[in-house]
Amino acid sequence: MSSDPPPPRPATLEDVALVAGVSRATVSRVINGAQTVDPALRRAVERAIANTRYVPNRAARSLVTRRTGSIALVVSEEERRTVADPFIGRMFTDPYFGRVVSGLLEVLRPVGVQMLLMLADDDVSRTQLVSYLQQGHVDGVILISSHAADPLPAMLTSTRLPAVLSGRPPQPTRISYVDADQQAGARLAADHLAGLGRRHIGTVSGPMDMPAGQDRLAGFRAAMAAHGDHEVISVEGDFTQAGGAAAMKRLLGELPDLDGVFIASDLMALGALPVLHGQGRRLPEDVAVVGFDDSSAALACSPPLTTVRQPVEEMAAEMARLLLRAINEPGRPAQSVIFQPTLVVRQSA
Amino acid sequence: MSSDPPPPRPATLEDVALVAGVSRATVSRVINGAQTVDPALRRAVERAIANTRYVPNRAARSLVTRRTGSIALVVSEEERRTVADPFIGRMFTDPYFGRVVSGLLEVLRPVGVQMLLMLADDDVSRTQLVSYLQQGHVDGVILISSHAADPLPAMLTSTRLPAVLSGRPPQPTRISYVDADQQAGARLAADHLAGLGRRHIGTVSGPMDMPAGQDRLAGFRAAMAAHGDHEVISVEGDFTQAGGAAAMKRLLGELPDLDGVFIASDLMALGALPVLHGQGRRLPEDVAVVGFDDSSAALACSPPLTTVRQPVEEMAAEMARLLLRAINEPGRPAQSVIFQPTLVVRQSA
DNA sequence: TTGTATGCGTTATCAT
DNA sequence: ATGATAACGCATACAA
Repeated sequence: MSSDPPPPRPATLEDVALVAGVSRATVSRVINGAQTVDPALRRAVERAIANTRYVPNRAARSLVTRRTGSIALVVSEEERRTVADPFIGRMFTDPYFGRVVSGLLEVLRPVGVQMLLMLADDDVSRTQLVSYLQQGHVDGVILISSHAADPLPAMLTSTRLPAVLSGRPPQPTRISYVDADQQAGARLAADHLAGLGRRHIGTVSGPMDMPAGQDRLAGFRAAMAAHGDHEVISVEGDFTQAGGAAAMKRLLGELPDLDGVFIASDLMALGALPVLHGQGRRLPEDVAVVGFDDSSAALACSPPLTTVRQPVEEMAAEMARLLLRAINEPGRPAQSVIFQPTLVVRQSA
Repeated sequence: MSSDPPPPRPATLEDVALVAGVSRATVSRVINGAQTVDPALRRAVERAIANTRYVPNRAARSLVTRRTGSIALVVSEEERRTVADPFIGRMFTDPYFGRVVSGLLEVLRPVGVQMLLMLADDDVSRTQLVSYLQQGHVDGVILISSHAADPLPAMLTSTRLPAVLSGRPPQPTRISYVDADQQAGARLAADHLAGLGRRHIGTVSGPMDMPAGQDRLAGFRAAMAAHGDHEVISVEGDFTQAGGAAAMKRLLGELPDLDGVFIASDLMALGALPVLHGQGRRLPEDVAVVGFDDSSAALACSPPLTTVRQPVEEMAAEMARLLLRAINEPGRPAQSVIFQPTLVVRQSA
């Protein structure tokens, strides 16, 4: 019993059928788990499949089923290429992105659904993308959008493709989305700072044209108001590390006796903390700092950052589940789920 | 001249042919850029394509050409899921990963090649992966391996699939790879520290079972030796932030009067610097620190990290080019390219 | 230069 | 329960 050399050509359904002594159709039934197959034959077919190392040809299957067994993870962002930094995909280097991928794969992998990574960063690429998606090359779309006024969610709607958005879209759409309760998260930060007895409080907000930016600021303001007459000065940041540093400088200018600050993203905090240190402020003694996200950036801060945790991986996993469900039940209405953030207390506040 | 409503079914070659008044074959020729088409007919076909919003069906095309127009980016790493951190893909949150994706897409996107993101983190997933790849669902593979003794490169060889590795593989294979000259990079760091007049020098190395770990240490040692009788103590790290912190503690124990240190990755430096600060050492006055990578972590350090730059995006772009070439010229022998690192001087040394 | 005809590997319909 | 057979949309060898 010697193992024969592998065939140069992958085994087909036909080959398996020949070996098993049945028809193509029966082999196909076994592979697709049809219940109407004689147990004896089923075993024979399974043996033949193993012996021939058969694996279905996805292209052929996809041609007839009009399903691909794959979804697209599309990252949408404004083009910001410069001569100094000619490479694309600012989002790809954001810790957030890795957590999303991780959570997505966690549910996609067990069911054998592949993930295409696609980027849309200008009008041309957006148009191409939509046309590509429209032709059914993927069964569904997960969209991570890094900027407001992104036309992509709306464009996606016309596609009739199952889709799930990361974060509440700026304009309401019929597309499902997954988000954390941003306002509740900001309230956690406010309560913590107030509980610490801080009175001169500032905040570095996110971009005011993004829902996450708006909601975190609104939630923080409302909670602070509920705690009484704290003065709250806010300065707008852009969710980047450099932007965080710049915003903190401005904030210190406007509120020199600052003793507590809420920074609406850990990445911005990573940029802001050195500014505080540069002014000789000790953390948390002189100023207590609370971030948002609980990304790896929070641990990169010194001291380690107290922050509002978004369960990004769990959220991404839920996005994948929603998408799979939408794909398998075409009639299903859009459905969104909101996660509750938690406060992770470390040493900065 | 009113635009008619889009058909519920995507246009096929047949539809376009009908509109243009030619045969399927001619439309196919136009789409595939054949030179043997009458200019007038070509224009007619192009108009018809635009009017019908035709886009080729990839599954059908792939079925006959046996090409998919997509490649796989496979991330190979040891499984390290814990209860506390149940999610997969440590690599995905490494800044390195985002830079690779960015560089890859830079060359893949213009030629319309899609990228599948795949993960291999245990024996089962590796076997499944190879069997998947073997069936020609992708035209080629880019492999990023995060650990030594990875059986995947060898497994890939048997696949006969075009493949390109990121970094020199532990065991020599016939597969192309792209790498930076690690030893030369480490020499840059050594020369800089020596030039600064530092004499009590330590280094936090990478894992000694990874080529990058070995080469950086060897290169650093050799260059230091060339500079005379500096004592060089080395401590092994694991290329993670936490590992960098732990290693730095050990290093300080072994070499309390340390005044210069080479940390073999920026991420480790990000963990190590707070340890130094915690001991009251000023950077760069008391101790000069040089990192490796020039990743975003280098800028997250305070002070900003002087580091050896690997042009990761350019390297990834080159990987994509090599892979595309291997796909289009089947006979082509494996080819590797080595990039030269440069020193980026900031404030830590 | 253009059209006709065939086959790629699978699922689905329809007999049996 | 099983087996023929017809699509699925495309590229291509061959004929014209």
